[in-house]
Amino acid sequence: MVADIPLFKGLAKEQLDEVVNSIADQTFDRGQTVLSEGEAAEGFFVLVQGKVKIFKLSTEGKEQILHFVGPGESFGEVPMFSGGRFPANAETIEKSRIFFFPRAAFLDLIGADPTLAMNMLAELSKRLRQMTRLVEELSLKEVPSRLAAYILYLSSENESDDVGLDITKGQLASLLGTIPETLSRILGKMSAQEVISVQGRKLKILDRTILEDLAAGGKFVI
Amino acid sequence: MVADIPLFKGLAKEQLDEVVNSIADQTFDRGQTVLSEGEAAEGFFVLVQGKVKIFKLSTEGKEQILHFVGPGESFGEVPMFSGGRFPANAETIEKSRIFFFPRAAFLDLIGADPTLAMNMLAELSKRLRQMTRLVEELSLKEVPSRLAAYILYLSSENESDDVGLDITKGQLASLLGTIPETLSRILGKMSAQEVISVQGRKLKILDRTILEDLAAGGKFVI
DNA sequence: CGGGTACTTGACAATGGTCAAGTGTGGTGG
DNA sequence: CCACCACACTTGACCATTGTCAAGTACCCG
Repeated sequence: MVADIPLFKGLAKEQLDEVVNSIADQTFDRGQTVLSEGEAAEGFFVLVQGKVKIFKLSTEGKEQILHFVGPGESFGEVPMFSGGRFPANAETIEKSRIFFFPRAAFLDLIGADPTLAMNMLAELSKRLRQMTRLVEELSLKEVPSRLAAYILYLSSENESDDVGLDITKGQLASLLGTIPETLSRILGKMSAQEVISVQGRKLKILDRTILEDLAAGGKFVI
Repeated sequence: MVADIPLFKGLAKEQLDEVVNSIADQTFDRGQTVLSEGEAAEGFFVLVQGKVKIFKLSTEGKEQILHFVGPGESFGEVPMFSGGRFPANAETIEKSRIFFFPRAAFLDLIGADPTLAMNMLAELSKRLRQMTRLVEELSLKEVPSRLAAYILYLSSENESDDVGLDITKGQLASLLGTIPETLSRILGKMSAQEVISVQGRKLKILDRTILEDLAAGGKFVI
């Protein structure tokens, strides 16, 4: 099972054994806090099953989701290499099984095997790319653009014009850097213009051209 | 000189030699493009002297600065480990001397020496932390908050209430995710309320308490 | 001294957030 | 099995923040 985690791909058997011996297996119910911003990090986490959101909170309680973590993905690695404290919060949004990997054992391993270091570099680079895109969208695009980009992303994932949201609309709003009211209004307008159709959490793309134009920053009036 | 670059700190002499043999020394005038978003990466860069901005552009030409690069810092490493293409643009804002490090030689070295891998992990982690803070500010705070946080950061850097901007106000606006007009107005209001004084690019903190409250998301009316 | 760039200021428009009051809807306990 | 409750979502009226457009001033560099 540990061998299926991308981060540990390519590791020699004896090192996989060491990984297995180091980790602690934990189970969380939906809605539980896994780690909190500012907390000293004793290690990092790998999600085996379930779903986790990584997010920031404003002083007034508004939430910005940075990204979601799915099975096989790790989170909370940043303080292993700099700072020592978590830069954001992590909370389960489904019942989840999580492996905890203590700091010292991991740093030993990463010093010993360049494969693990390269895997980690690949993971952090991917994350940096995601964050760059998020900054771009928040700063340079309006909410309809961000929503259009997200719908197109979902559509490309399952290669279909029918896309199902696997998160609540409230969470989608938080991921897009807005609030449920605004998202609801924009979905309503897109629906009225027959760009998409909306049935609960089921969306259908009706006019891909307009979505693509919007995602690129187009000023189509919705 | 190469030994002074944080990324290469702790490397054995023979490996430093290899670094020196691999790099290409380049000089750029102010305002020149070093790399462009989407371009295939043949290697990455280390700034020796001068200053570089890393930024994204919207389709309408608005710019969001992600961060600045100072002497001794590297940039353009992300595609070494994932994707193969640069996620953003880099342009000199001063005459700069830049080392270019080709991909293959670097990957060889990083596989051979865990020190280099750890240095790179530290660098990417630091960057990820920066980006997380940028997302937080863009999404959860208003422009006066971001400006206050930036002024306090500058003040903590040189441990003084007198801070000098080392960039133009236009660039500061782009870094804060706004436009020069808005920045100008907010500086004007802060000045009128005697929170700071503004003389060209020289700022002086007059009321630190209010700045700190603003930076934390406070709703002080300016 | 001249020209371009950086910066400022004003009037206006629009995006999106706030507050308030609904309308479903699914899951749980009686 | 159904009623009810909590929660997700929607809709409306309003307003704050910030961006746009336009014009003008200051300032630095050659």
